[in-house]
Amino acid sequence: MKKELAKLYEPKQVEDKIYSYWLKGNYFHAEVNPSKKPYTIVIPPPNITGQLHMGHALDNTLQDILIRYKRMSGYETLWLPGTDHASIATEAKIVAEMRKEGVTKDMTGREGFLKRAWAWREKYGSTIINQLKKLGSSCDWERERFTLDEGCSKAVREVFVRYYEKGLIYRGERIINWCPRCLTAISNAEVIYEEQAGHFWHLRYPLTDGSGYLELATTRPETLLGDTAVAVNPKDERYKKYVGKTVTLPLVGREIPVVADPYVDTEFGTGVVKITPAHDPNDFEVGLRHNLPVINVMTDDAKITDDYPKYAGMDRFEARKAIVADLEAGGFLVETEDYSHNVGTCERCGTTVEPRVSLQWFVKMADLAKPAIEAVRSGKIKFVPERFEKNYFNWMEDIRDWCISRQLWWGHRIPAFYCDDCGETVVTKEPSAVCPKCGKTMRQDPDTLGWPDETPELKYFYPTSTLVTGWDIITFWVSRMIVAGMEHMHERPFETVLIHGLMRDPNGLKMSKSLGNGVDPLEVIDKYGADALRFMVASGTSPGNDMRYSDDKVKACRNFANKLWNATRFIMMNLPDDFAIPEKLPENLALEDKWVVSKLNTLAKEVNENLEKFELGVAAQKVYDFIWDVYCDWYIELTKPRINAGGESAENAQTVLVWAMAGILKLLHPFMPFITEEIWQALDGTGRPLMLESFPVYDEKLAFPEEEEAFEKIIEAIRAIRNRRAEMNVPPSRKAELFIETADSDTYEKGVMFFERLASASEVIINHGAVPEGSLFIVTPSARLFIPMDELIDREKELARLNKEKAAVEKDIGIIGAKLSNEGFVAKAPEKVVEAERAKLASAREKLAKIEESLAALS
RNA sequence: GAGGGUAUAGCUCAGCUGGUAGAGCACCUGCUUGACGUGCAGGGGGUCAUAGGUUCGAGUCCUAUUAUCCUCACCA
Repeated sequence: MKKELAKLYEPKQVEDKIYSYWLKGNYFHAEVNPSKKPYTIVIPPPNITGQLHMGHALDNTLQDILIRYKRMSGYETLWLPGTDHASIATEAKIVAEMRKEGVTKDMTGREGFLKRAWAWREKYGSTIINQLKKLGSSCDWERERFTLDEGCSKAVREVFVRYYEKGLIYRGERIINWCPRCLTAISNAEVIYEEQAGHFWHLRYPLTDGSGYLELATTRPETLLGDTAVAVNPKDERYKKYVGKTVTLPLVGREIPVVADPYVDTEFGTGVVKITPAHDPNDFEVGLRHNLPVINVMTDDAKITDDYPKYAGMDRFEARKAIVADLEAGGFLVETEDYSHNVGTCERCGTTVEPRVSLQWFVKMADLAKPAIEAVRSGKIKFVPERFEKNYFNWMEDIRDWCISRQLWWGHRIPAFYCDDCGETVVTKEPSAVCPKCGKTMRQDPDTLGWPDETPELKYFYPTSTLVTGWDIITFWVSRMIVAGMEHMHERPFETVLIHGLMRDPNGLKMSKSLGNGVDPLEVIDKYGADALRFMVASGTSPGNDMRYSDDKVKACRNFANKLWNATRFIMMNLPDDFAIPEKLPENLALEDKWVVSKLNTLAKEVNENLEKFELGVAAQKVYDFIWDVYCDWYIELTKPRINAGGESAENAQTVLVWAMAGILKLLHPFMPFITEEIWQALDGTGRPLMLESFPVYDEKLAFPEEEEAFEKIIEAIRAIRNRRAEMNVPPSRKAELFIETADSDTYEKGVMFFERLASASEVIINHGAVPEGSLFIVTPSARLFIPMDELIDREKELARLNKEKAAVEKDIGIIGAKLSNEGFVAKAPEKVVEAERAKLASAREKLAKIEESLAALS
C-alpha cells in the first residue's frame, strides 16, 4: 500500500492514533494460554497522587521494552498495571484540600472523609495511567488494579490474619517515629535525616545522697522530663562507684537510679547518659534491660503533657527554651556548646519527627527475612546487576521489626477488634466480630495498615518473571515483596530484579520538586515524541547506573526517528501501489544484498542475546548503528544506481529494501513502538499489527559470511578513495577514471556501479596492466587503486605519503608479528584469537606489498 | 561507623566471557549526490584517575592510594 509520507516525522500525528489502534485490537490483553510460556511483569504501582516524572518514564520504558520483546518472541505476556493508594501522601493532599474549604477530619468523621477520599481518587486516580499510555506502555489495562480495591483489601486481611496467627504480627508499645504534624506513626523508611545546627547542653544531675553531681550532655533537654535513669558503661572505672546510687532529676525532683549498661560509650561526652525510654529508641532498649518506667511527656502534636504543669501545652521547642532557662537558673546548666547533628524529619511534611513510645502493630521480620535472604543467596532470585544483591543482604541481615500501623483513615483497616467491656482482642478476616467472651459487638481498630509497599495481588500471577525498579527502593519494596512471596506462596515472586539508576537533571543533580529542576516527560513527549524519549532512556545507559537527562540526547533520538522515517520515504517512493511486505527474499541476490541480509541476521542474533541479558542499552545502540550506518548510509545508497538502471536487479533491490526494513522495524519496535508501527502500517496493506509480529532471530539460511567479507572489500575501497579525494580537496563533482589492480577481480567487477556512484569514478578499469601516468595511489589490502589526476599530482608528495603509509603498515606488522612470534601467545591464547591475528598479519603484508609496488611504479 | 558506585575524546556516556579504544553532541574541512541539512562525505582529539600485581596479553581481573557521589546506621 503506497502513500505519501511527510518530509519530517510528526510524532503528534501518529502516537495517539497508533495507541488507539492497539487498544482497539486488544493486543495488550493476556489470557491464560497453556500453549505459550508466560512472561509477566508487575508494574511498581505509581501513587495516585503522582504525576509522571522522569523516573517513571525510565522505569516504564524498560518494562515496556521487555514486554514487547517477549510478546513478539512468542510468550504470553502480561504487564499488570496498577496504582498505589499511598496512604500518607494521599491523605495529606486530601486534608490540605479540605483545609482550603475550612473542613477538618473531625468535622467529616471517618465515613465522610473516606467518601471524599474515594471521590478524590475518581478524579485524579487515572491521571498517571493516562500518562503511562502516552509513553506507549502496553499494559493489560483490563486487569488494572488499585491497592485499595476489594481484591487487595481481601488479600491484605488474609495476610494480616495469617501473620497474626503465626505470631508474626504483634501489637505493642514500642518506640516509633512519630510525625507531630501528620499525626501518625511512620516507618524508618519515611524518615529523612538532615544535618542541623543545634546545641549540646551539658547538665549536672545531683546525686541524691548529696555526694556530688554527675555531668552529662543532651541535645534534647525537654526530654529530661521523661528521664527515668542515668546510665554509665559498666567498665567505666570513673563511674563504677555511682552505679546503684540515685540522682535527683533537676526541675522534676524525681529520684532516678544510676544504671550500668554497655550501650554507653565511654569515649563520647562525659560517659554519662540520661535515659528517656519514652523518647529515644536506644534509651527504650536500656529501659527494657533495667526495667525502667516509660514516661511519655508529649501529646500527639508534640506538646508537653499536663503532668508537668509548668510546661504543659508548650510546644516541644518552646519547652526546650523554657527548660534550658530553668536549668540555668537552678545552676544545673554547665555549658552550652554549638553542635551539629542529624535530625530525623518526616519525608512528607519535613517536620522533625519525635521518637515516641506508642501502641502500634509490628511485623516480626527476623524469621521472615531468612527464606527471603536464602531465595537470593541460592540464586532463585537474581539481581541485575548482581552487585545490588549486596545492598539487599545488608538490609535484610540487619532487619528491624516493621511498624505497619498508621493513624490514618485512607488505607487498609487493621482487621483487629477490641471488646470495650473485657478488653479481648480478635483478629479476623470478617468485617465485624463478636466478643467470644462476653458476646458483645466489638470495636474495630481505627488504624490503617501502612502497607503501600506490599501488593498482595501479585500472588495471582505467580511467580512473575522480571521486576524492574530503581535501586532506591530495593530495601523498602523489593525486599518486602520477596519476604511476602516466600512466606505466603513459598515461591519467589519474580525471577529477576532489573535495577536501573536514577534520572538526574542535566547537571547530575537529583530531580526534585524543591529544586524545581524536574523535567516533565510529557513536555518532552510533546516536543520530541514518546519514541525519542524512550530511545534516549534506553540507549547509552547500563543497568544500575544513574543517567542525566539532556535535551540534546533526546533531540539526537528524535533525529534518529526522522532518519528512519525518511528511509521509509525513499523506499516507498519507488514502490508500486500494490506492494506488500515480502515474505521471502528473491532468488538472485546481488553481493550487496547478501551483505546487508547477512549483517541484519547477525544483528538479530546479537540483539536477542543482549536483551536476554538485560543489556537494553547495548541492544539499542546496535539497532541504531545498523539502521543509520549499514542500512541508510550504505545499503540505500547502493540500491540507488540499481533502481535507476531498472530491470530485475532494481526489483530485487526494492524487495530487499522492504524486507530488511521489515526486519529493522521488528527489531526496533520494542524501543520505538509508535513510529515502527506507523511505518509498518504504511508499508503493509494487510492491517496486521507490527507489535504482534515475530521478533527476528538468527537464521542460518540468511548467513553469508563470504559475501559479507567480499563486499566489505568494496566498501573499504570506496572509503579509501573518498578519503584520498577529500585529502586532496577534490570535489565530488569532479569525476575521474578509476584503475583497479586486484587478484579478486570477480568481487571488484560487482562493485563497478558503486565506484561510479559513491566514489566519483567516471569509468572503472580493472586489471589494466599498466599504472596510468600522474595518478593518485590508493592501497587497500585487496587492491591497488589509481586515479589519474595529472594536474593534482606532486610526485614528491605522493612518495612521501606512500612512505608514511608504509611506515604505519610496517609498524602494524611489527606489533602483530611480535605477538605471533611470542610462544606464550601462540600456545595460550585461544585458537580464534591467534587465527584473527594471523589474518590481520596477512592482510597487512598484502597491503605492504602493494604499497611497495606502488612506490616502485612511482620512482 | 558499615557497605557500595563512579573516575575512558572538550561535554554526556557505551565498552558483552581480558585480545592493539567507541557513540552522540561539540569542533574543523568539503557537499543543492532527486529519503532526510533533524542530512551526506572526510577529519582532528584519549599514556582508559594514580601506583603496584596476576597474565603471553588489562580500559576490562586483584591490591592499595586519591577524588567524587550514594545507601544504611546514628552518639546521647
